[in-house]
Amino acid sequence: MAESLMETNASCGGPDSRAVAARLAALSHPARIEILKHLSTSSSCCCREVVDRLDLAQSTVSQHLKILVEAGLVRFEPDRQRSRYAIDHAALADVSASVAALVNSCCSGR
Amino acid sequence: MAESLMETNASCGGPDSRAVAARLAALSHPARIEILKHLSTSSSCCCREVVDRLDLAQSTVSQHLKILVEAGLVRFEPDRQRSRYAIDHAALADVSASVAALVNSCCSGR
DNA sequence: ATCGTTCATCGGCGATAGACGATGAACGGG
DNA sequence: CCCGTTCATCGTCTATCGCCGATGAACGAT
Repeated sequence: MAESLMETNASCGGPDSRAVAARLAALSHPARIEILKHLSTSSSCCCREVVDRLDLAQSTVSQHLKILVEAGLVRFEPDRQRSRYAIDHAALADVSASVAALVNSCCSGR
Repeated sequence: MAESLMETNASCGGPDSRAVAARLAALSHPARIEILKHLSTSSSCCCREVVDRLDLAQSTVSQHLKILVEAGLVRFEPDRQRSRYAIDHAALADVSASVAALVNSCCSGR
């Protein structure tokens, strides 16, 4: 499943590299990692709860949450005036697997 | 070894989140992922070889390599007029482990 | 000594990230 | 009905990213 990446991709970052990079970009911010950790502790989590924990403005936290949702790492469900955010464990596991695969290919390739 | 992260870090991203984020940031660019893949195929790799593969300017590739070196993912060794770059497999494995640990903590914490 | 090659660094430029305050919508409670 | 709470979005600002061309240093070869 990994032998189709050097046909049209020799120039500048194949689709695979691009996809992995995009998901890692969502993870590569301390606040977002902290948000994920906090989401993991409580099953239900609204925006304000995160705001209260990290000392960032509400608008900033909302943006970080949006980035995580758009990356597919966090699921969003409106609940009355609240906004419920929850970790997408499958997606997160998938990211972990992607990184592991990248590292593995770097070791096996040598 | 992981119970010391919520003492002074409740505000904005503990040292751990910061460190993980920094290393992931180095990985979160298609060109750099592609560089890592290329480094894995040949044991010795100079800057020009990478330039020749990705179609980016030499200065751009040099900057990406510098970022990878500063992140500790790639080792640098000057060799005459060349510059030898090689993957630091241990560091890369460590990043993979960090991501796995983060994902794991997000699942176990729930 | 001169030329070609390889490379890091500098300066500049456009685009994006990250943070904030302000605003308005949606909703519940008084 | 009015107020407080929660939240997403907008506009703005600054800092950084990513890219490039140009430059000069280091080195090998002629």
